[in-house]
Amino acid sequence: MNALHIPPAHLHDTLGRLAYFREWSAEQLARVAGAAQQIGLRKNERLSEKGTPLDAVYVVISGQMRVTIPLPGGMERVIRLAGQGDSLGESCVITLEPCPFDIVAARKSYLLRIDALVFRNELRADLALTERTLRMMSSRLLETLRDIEICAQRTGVQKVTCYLLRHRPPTVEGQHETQPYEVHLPASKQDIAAQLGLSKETFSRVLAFLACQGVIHMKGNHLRVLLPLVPAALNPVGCYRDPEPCE
Amino acid sequence: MNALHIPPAHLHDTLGRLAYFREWSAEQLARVAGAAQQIGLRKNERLSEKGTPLDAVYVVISGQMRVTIPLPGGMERVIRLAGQGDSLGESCVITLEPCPFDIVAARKSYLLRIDALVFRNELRADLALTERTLRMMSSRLLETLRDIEICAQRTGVQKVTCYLLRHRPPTVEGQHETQPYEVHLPASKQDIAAQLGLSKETFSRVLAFLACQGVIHMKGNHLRVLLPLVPAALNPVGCYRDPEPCE
DNA sequence: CGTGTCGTTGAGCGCTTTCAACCCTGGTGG
DNA sequence: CCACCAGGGTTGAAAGCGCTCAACGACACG
Repeated sequence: MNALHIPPAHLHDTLGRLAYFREWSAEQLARVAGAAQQIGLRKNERLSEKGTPLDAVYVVISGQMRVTIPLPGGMERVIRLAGQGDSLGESCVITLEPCPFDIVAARKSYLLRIDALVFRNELRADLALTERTLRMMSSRLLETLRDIEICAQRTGVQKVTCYLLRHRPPTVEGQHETQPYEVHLPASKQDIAAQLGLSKETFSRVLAFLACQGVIHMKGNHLRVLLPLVPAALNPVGCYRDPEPCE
Repeated sequence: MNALHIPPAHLHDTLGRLAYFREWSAEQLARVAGAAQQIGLRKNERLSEKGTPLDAVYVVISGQMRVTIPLPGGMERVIRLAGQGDSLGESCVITLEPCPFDIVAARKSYLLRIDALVFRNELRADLALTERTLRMMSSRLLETLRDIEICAQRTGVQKVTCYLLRHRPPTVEGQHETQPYEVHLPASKQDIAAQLGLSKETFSRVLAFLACQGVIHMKGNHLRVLLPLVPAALNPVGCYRDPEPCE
């Protein structure tokens, strides 16, 4: 867990291109770039463990981080998948509470580590930055609530359709909701399943069932939603256990 | 849904006693007290519906509000129970997104309604207030993640023990974790069950099972945890279906 | 070409849900 | 004072659904 891979001279530019640092002033960016560390993680390498306090905020430069809650039996529930430009750990740094989740690299990743003190100093000095962070935390909270909506669904088919519905592109004016659309799964099916609160087997079966029904078309991690998804209509009582041999 | 019940002269004092307004200055309090409305809700009366934007922040003066996500089949999942001094709706007001949940009175309740514009003005004018709100949203996010931890547990027994563990008072120095403690259920068992993602029947059965095992003692909504809860050890394979006749 | 990971498919078990009836309490009105 | 009713909570029986374990297939990588 280390290795600088961006020369300090380029770091400032690299940060400037990350979504997280939009709206940051040049001086703020320079201060952070100077004080921050780069961290490299191999796949499945752990950044933080549940129960320990977090003394830094992290921003994903490349790769993907998996935020999970450990469950009895070595299982885990994915609560967030953070990709390029996403940040991690503000909530713990701000409240000073120990973090209630694990953070693990979902694949080889590079992160920027911003020390908690540096982060808090920047916030204290700049109302606009505090406001921006407040908006970010609010929208992360809403995002989390929408995730709960998915997990709260009773059956696997409902969870998956709910998930697919959330990935529908915003409907343009005058365009019907019956429009097909593409969804690119942002992580391994295993991780997505763990995010929906399903075993990878069940997730696989549900996708197969939906494909079999002609509702979606699947090719690897890329799938296409063909019909309007109506969660209620799809589950007319135990049907996907023995799908027709898939016409 | 209306009725003033506190005379304007006393309103300022009433607000000052609510946890939400700690750290607010006298002037801020006066401005809000002047601009805010009081709202009375009967039990099960709805304040807001999923999908509609929220144009105000609400603070619970008395009673209890239930924040829920509607599920297919008329069911709902409780994501928060807000009591006296708790606030509702900041996240939507701050992000301008439509709220992803319903808000319904769990019992007869009185709320303070702070218009979104007024709220945002106070925030914009005061860095300290923005910081405080940021801390509040961060800690609500962490709280929500801890709720997810509960719901992510596999079995009902695990969910309930996880829930009870979260209500253990902070362990004092030098005090063992084996100490019994009291838990007062903050809402109807029905609502708690819906928060844990269980049917009220299963919740009832799990509590009966734990009582039967001598792990807890239950009297109405007041219960006492007698033994240290070890989620792993409690569920040694299907045992609570046919509890011994309850020695 | 071996190896490991990811994903799929199959079979059986166990838990939760659902529907039902019942108990108990508190509130209401005669 | 009591009958009545509504709501919350408990208990019982049946069934559905996801999980687990296992084996297999596909694919990338060394």
